[in-house]
Amino acid sequence: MKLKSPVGTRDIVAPESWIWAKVIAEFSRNCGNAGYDWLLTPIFEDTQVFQRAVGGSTDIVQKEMYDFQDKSGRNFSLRPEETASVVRSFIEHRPAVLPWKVHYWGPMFRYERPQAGRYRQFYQLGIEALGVEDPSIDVEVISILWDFLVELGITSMTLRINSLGDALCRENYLESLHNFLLTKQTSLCDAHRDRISENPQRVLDCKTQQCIEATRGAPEHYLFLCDPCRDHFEAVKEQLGAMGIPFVHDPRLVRGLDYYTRTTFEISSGILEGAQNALGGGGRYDGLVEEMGGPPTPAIGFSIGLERLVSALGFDSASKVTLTYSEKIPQIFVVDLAQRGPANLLFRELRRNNMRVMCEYGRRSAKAQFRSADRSQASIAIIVGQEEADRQCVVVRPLKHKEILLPLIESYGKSNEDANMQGLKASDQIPGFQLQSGQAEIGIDKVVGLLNSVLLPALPTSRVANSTSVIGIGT
RNA sequence: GUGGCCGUAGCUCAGUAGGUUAGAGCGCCAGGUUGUGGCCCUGGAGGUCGGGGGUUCGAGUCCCCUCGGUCACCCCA
Repeated sequence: MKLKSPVGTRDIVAPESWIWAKVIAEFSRNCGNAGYDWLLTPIFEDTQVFQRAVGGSTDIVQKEMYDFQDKSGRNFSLRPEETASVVRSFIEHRPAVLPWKVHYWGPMFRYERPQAGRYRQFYQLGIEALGVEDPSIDVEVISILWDFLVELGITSMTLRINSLGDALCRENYLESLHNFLLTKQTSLCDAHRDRISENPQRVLDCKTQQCIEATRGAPEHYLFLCDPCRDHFEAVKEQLGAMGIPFVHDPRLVRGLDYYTRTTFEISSGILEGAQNALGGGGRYDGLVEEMGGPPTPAIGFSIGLERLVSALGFDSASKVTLTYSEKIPQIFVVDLAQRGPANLLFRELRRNNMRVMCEYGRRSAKAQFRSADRSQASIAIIVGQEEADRQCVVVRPLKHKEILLPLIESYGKSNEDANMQGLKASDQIPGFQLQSGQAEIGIDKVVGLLNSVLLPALPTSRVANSTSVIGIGT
């Protein structure tokens, strides 16, 4: 039997993996700037954590959790989302200073049939802010999400927001909605006809023509909001507007987790192909901390689907801030025509000096090594030949930019420090140096100096990716 | 959990109405040419035709089952 990754999982391989690394680093930097510390929680938790937080009536808990027993017989689950873990962590640590603001990224697990934009192991980036009721935190959280996506260059975005009210006014609304749906029951689609008691709001989210028709006159949630909830929602909308963040109030935005209260929001992008086009979403969960055994604590957060985000970046050739995976492309390729020893030392010396180096292994022909060098897109080849090695020299040869002039060994060796201090560039005339193009032989101890002072600065800092799935030149 | 489409070399695919040792392009490896690499030329390696069963003298090609991929429903990131 062939071994394969499990259904709904996949390997993230280069160059895409480099894009992931960039996105995650950028996200972390953004969050750190806004005071959201990085939090790591276990990838599995006591099953209770999710049952209590996410809610027993949700699909996630009912049929999508990866549950297992460890050898002691305790019941655990792979996390289907992160908020529950963050709240558990908050209660466990009881931070003395509020708000407690954290960000995270990592894999989540849901047992669903995979499709475009949906996996069984998928990755989320997210933030949570606990301990603030003021609407300004809602706006902060939403704006961090919005700005991050804008910064990456995602376009065609729609931000939808809604308010679900608090425990009390929500109940009033649900009762009214439920009564309304009972009168329309026969007109609903098959899937919802018998389910209106479980979670009436879901019917509003249904995309079938039947349900859309039938719910046309449904009671508006907004009209049932109590005064504090309405004031809160109004404040959020006003502040978002003042910040120039475009949004639409979507009364039908119902998110799938039980814990949401008041503000909920979701950002989708028309760039994403397929049915799963939500890039990220979130909302308030003011009652959750208390429900899980902690002190009454208002809270809000969001999560972003990483594979959908990366996918959107790939589709969007108009990305403003583009990414590069030049991390993968070596600057230097060491061609070893000698006996490995000098090449090993040179390779180590270069990587220790923060240069990206590659080489071939085994005694391969010069032709094969140069072919590899070419394929690697390295800019410079450093050739370690036996004769040169005996004289403590190597040959430096630009592969891509042959117009770059190289100092000859004698003149370069004479005033290495001068060259460094002058910050020589290829285009500069370098008084006192004899130059040649093509290639040059220099002392092995001067390679790093030559690369730093002349060659690397003269080269482009990054390259255009040659893959159609990923884009861009670094900024 | 339900449904549609698909499953031949590393990748993209051809494979005639079922018939001798299953092909191409790209990639890979070696050699030639070359400014020690990129172009070109020559040669080479590489496939249990997803797996199992059945029909047949004979199946990659037909039938059944199964596994996997993909898209959609449900739901969500």
